[in-house]
Amino acid sequence: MIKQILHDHIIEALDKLKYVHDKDFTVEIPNNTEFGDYSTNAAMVLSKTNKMAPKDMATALIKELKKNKNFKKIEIAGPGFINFFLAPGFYHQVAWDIYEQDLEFGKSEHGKEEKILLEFVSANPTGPLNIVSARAAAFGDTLYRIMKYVGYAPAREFYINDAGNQVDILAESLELRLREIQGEKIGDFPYEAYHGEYVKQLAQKLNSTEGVRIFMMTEKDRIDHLKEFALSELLEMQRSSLEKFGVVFEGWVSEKTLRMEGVVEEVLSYLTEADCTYEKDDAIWFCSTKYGDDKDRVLMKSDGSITYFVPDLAYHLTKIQRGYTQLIDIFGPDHHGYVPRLKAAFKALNYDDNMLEIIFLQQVNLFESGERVKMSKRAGKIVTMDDLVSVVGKDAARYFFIARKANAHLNFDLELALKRNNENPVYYCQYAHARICSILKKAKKDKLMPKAFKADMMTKLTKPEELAIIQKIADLPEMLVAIADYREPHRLANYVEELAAMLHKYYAKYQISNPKSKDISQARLLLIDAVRKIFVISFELMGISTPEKM
RNA sequence: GCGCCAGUAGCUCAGUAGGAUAGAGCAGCAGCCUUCUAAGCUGCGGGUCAGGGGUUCGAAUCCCUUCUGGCGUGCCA
Repeated sequence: MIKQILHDHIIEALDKLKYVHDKDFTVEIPNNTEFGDYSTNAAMVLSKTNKMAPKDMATALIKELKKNKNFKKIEIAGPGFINFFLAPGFYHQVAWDIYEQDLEFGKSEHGKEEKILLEFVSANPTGPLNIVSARAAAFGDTLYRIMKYVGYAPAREFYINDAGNQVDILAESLELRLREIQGEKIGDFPYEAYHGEYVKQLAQKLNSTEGVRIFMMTEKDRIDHLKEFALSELLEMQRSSLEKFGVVFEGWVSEKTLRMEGVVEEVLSYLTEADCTYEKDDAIWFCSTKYGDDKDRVLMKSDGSITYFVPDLAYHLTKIQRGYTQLIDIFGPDHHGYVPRLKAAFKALNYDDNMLEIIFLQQVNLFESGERVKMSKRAGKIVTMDDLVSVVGKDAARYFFIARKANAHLNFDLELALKRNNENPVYYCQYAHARICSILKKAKKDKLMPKAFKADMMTKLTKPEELAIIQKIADLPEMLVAIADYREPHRLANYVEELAAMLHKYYAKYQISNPKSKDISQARLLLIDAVRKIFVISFELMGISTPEKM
């Protein structure tokens, strides 16, 4: 919030001096405290258009800005930076503001209720969710929460691929396991089939309820029945895993349903009308190369069935029809070859392909005792999302997934996630919050807590650490906006870690609650209570709990 | 071959969208609990930001190029 206030002050001064400000300048917290509490590059950025030397412009700006009593000192430095040193009174006022805004602090209308659709996880309903899905879930959900907090109107959706080839294979795998249970010799289990234990368990369940009746159906009915059974079981499994992880979707969109609604034919006809389909080798192709793709793509295979692309495109078009103006897809690392054809289709159908935004999450490697845990979905050797959550807990899992930026590989150290000391950032941060709660509780017992905090109690906060903490918490609103706009939730995890470090250090250096000096204690209690609120807000945005005692 | 992503301290990673002397945690070493939670804190060492060019007041950040690693390059999804 301070950055915004300073930015406003600078704009005011620029207007008063009749300087043009056509370019964006920044207000930053310099990494070296000698350069002030905040600094701006305004004079350097705007000097050219105003035909002035940066230093002259800075000097004039400073003269104007000095009229404001929020500043203790303003300096010109280097090639034209303006460095601000803030008056303690200004910090106190800001801190009081934050305190009063309570758990609403940082909320804004920045997003102007823009409808944004976040599609993530969208795993095949052919097995339990794996850890890449878990990463996607943590990332997408956190982004959703933050976007909503800063005024966007986002929605979370899960696209169910319940109509393709993979589902056929799933049904076949299930049938084989069922025959096996009923005593048939099935020989080698096919390579392509799903080898996971869960298929056997599904077969057991089906066998116990329906047994041999399955094989009295016609083949078509049997396959359909097996598909339906497996899909509903596995979808429920996935839904429940996600819920346990704190992730709830506004929408679950079924490919099968879309197909039944005829959208596939619609899309084919749109593309044909737009004159970008042709027939070759008994298949129907989309000439995506006209719109930037590497090669043309098949829409309808020579056997008359449709490729994955067509209903998926149809699904994306329904998002637009439902009024979303920005479509964010969060994909796994193995899908980037898919994007050009989607974008090409948008262009071919005269939609702005910038509406479609793809975020790629890189792969997750699990490490145990320094060894990489190898996984193979086909062979059924996977560590599932449920496994992970039950071992390390929801909090640690979500934190570890959020704390890395999307397009970097993530090494997940299982032992580290389980550690209960300062090596483990989750505990480090949660402990900072618990520590505050504990101090507040103790203060109440010692009768040091005032009935109600008042703004003028702040004036006792004079230590540099105290002002630095205020500076840090005041930064939350701008940071959340940046996180939403740049789609980078990992920055919230970093922020919380930094704030936790400041709190722990402050605690170690100063006695916060001290019966010998009531005034200072109250000021400090007020400050840490404000910090506590920041932790509550931040953790809630990450979907991580805030224990009051640890 | 082509495309996408990555390469920052011994390890895991940040680096506020071009800013000032590149930061944290871990690991290593040395310290701190009759006092609000030691799940914490303090100090010390550690760098050719993969290499090389360029753009400008200024580059880890932008452009070109080389190298290394991951992934993709199906009428799979």
